[in-house]
Amino acid sequence: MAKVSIAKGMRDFNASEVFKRQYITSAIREVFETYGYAPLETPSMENLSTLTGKYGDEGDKLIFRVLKSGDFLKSVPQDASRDAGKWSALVSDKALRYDLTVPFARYVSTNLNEVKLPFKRYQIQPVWRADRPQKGRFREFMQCDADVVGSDSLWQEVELMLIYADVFKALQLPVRIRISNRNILAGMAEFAGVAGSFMAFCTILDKVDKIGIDKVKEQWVELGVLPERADALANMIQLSGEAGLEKLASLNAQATEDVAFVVKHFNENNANPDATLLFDPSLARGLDYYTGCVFEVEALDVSVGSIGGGGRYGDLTGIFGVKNVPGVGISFGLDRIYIALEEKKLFPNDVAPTPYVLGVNFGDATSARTFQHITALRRAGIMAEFYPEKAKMKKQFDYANARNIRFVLVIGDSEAEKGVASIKDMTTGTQEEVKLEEVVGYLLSVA
RNA sequence: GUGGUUGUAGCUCAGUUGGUUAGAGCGCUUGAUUGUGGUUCAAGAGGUCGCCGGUUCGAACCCGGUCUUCCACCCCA
Repeated sequence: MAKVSIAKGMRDFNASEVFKRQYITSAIREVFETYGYAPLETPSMENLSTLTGKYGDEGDKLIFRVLKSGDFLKSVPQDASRDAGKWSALVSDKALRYDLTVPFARYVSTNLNEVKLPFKRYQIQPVWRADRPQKGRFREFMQCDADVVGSDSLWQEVELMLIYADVFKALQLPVRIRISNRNILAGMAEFAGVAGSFMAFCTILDKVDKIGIDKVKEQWVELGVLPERADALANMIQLSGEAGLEKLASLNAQATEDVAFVVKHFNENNANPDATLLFDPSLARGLDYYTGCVFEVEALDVSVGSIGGGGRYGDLTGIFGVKNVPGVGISFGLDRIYIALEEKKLFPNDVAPTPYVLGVNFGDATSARTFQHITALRRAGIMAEFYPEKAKMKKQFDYANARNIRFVLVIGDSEAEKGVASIKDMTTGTQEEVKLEEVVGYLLSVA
């Protein structure tokens, strides 16, 4: 056993895994581009100060900080206390990106003169979190984001929901999208008498699926929710759909109308019967910066957690000194979609391209001639490979079989004398003799 | 960050209350078939039992530490 190992929570991807991942990202990229989003790439590292304070206290702890180079302890006093949080800013000034939204906000803030608003960008890059790994949770994982800034229009929300539906239609993965609005939750917190502890109120609410409504009520009361209103709140969060929106309109009429608008126009345009968009007031979402609609996507019948999420942030660039640039965005979690497709066996068989023809190598006398035919096949767009060593026929056929290569091209002395090539179809076991000058045409015709 | 779990051949896993040369299936190599794969048969290669230390006459097995995996919290994609 080797002494080296891979870093915790990090992964290698072999050929088959890469092809499957590309299958997913291609589907996402294609839909993003069809909807008019343009690509953006940002660096792996940002200034630490760009990232801290954007994801809440918990989020800050999960940011991978990068040590300063050189004598990074220089600025820490000899008798410093061992409080890492206190000194980390002195030894670290940059960090790996934690998501794609904040780097995007940084980009918009620093390039405001160059971007034309509304600005629609997509970004498919890895992000890093110093989390403890589990199934579907990695320290390095790929996010696929589409965001638009500079528009308050709810049509953007409608469009993003349709992107979800279209992507999961392409991948044939049945999903449920849940939608809510932060202001509905704010209304609930106000009704509960804990408007001052809004975030904590949401965090508790978010756990309803896991711990049940009774525990949620208990924790709410501990937080300071008026006990006589806990039951009413419990009833509220169990409402859903159109009827739920009507009943909750008193909390925040604008917010419920907004959600209704998005659902209505989504349904008018949606072409994927296996993607449903449903209002669910129990949807909270953890991130601090959402201000309007929030969404979350789950794959049906797969226990992998959410495979996507997003929401509207009224003023993300505000923290970078650029006011009044509202935005809304969604994210796809590539790694979790991968797990879902794998579990449901939804990857097509042909995601990994395999060579179509293998040229048998008989040694110097005939290999040059066979190689020329392989070259001709490649120029004609046929994936072909030449067995590099002079090896036994058995071994070469075995290789073709193991690699799922369909045709084996044999040009030995007996073929050469007749001016033909033997072409064997490995799927049927049949073999035909084809004139040398017709090899390319023959293989094109059966492709 | 808290609590637990896992690690034995390339892969999936056995391995008795600690006992001498650590096993199976699949895969791999070679041959039966010196110009033909998938089936069959035969033979063969391959392991410091995650790593470090301790207990013991003796450790894959017991104890401690460490790394990794997975799980529950926390949080999230």
